[in-house]
Amino acid sequence: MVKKKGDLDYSNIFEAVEFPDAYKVSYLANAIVFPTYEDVRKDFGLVRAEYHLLLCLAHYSELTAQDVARITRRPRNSISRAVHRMLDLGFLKRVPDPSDARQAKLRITKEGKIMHEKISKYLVAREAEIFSVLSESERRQFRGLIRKLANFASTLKR
Amino acid sequence: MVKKKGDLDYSNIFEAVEFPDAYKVSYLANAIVFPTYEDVRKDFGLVRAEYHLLLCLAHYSELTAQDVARITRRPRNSISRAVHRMLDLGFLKRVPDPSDARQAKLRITKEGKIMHEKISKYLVAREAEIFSVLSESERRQFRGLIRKLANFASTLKR
DNA sequence: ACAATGTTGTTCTATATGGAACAATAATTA
DNA sequence: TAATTATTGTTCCATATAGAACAACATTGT
Repeated sequence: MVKKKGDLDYSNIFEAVEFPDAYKVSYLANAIVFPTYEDVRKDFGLVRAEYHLLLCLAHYSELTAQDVARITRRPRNSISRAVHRMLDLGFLKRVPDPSDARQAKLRITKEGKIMHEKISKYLVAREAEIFSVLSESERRQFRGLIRKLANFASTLKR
Repeated sequence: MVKKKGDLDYSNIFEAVEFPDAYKVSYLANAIVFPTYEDVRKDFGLVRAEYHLLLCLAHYSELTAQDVARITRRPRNSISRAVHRMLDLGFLKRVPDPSDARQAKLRITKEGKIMHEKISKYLVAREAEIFSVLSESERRQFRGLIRKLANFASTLKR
């Protein structure tokens, strides 16, 4: 297709917008993060909260649903729904907590681990792709800065 | 509330996860970007696509719905829906393009501009809050890096 | 000990959202 | 010129998701 006279440089807005840094974080989220959740859904059949359960329980041996909600900052009801599906799928198991009858401890199963590794591998590749535009030293810089931001975000009220 | 023995450091996962940089971008999106859209919806009554229309048309004097979809990477149908509501609300006006009967040119109205300024002010404050954890020089660094990433993301197929 | 408050996990409901298919129009190719 | 292909905006539909309310249980303060 030929470039028409009216064609726009769609990335001008990156600099024109009144909050350029936050806008670009938002843009990255829209352009990369969300489509990635979508890919995971299509390719592995898990929605966001379900994948989050897998992710959390692959790294913490035992968590309650509430723990996962806090770690990922998702609403409890989303996690609750996801727990049931993941139990059905055999990716999690759940045992009531004798010391607190309200809650139950979740653990990942063998099958869950396998699924997590598959998804993880995909996401690692995707990360590499995205960050390939940065040099090694830029990437180190970015890592330090985003760490600060994420740690700060984790302290915010919800 | 007393810290129980079982309490977890919920930010451990930031470093444990296999794709720490991408994970933190995703976390920021979940912790900040998405709640911000939610705030805009609650406080100003506009959903994401509606706000995006305002944002784009505050910075480009004339765009088609398709342009906005591309700039923001949102699906066309979401933008289409949003256009109708924004027309009803009087924030946009639309004139058919005589040179291409398929499309119509959108413009922001006076009222739209006013609304955009209100939302903008809120978002600028929010940006300042979030990035207050970075020093001036860190913020400059971050700006350069996120710019690279966003520009790269804008070249990706959709 | 008891009342008040907080927490966990759940269901119900409303809504934002994206994919698919479509009609109208334009662009491209034979 | 005719036929094929692409693009725009739209409607329809399915689904992910968040909020609110709730019951069961736990914790706190008096």
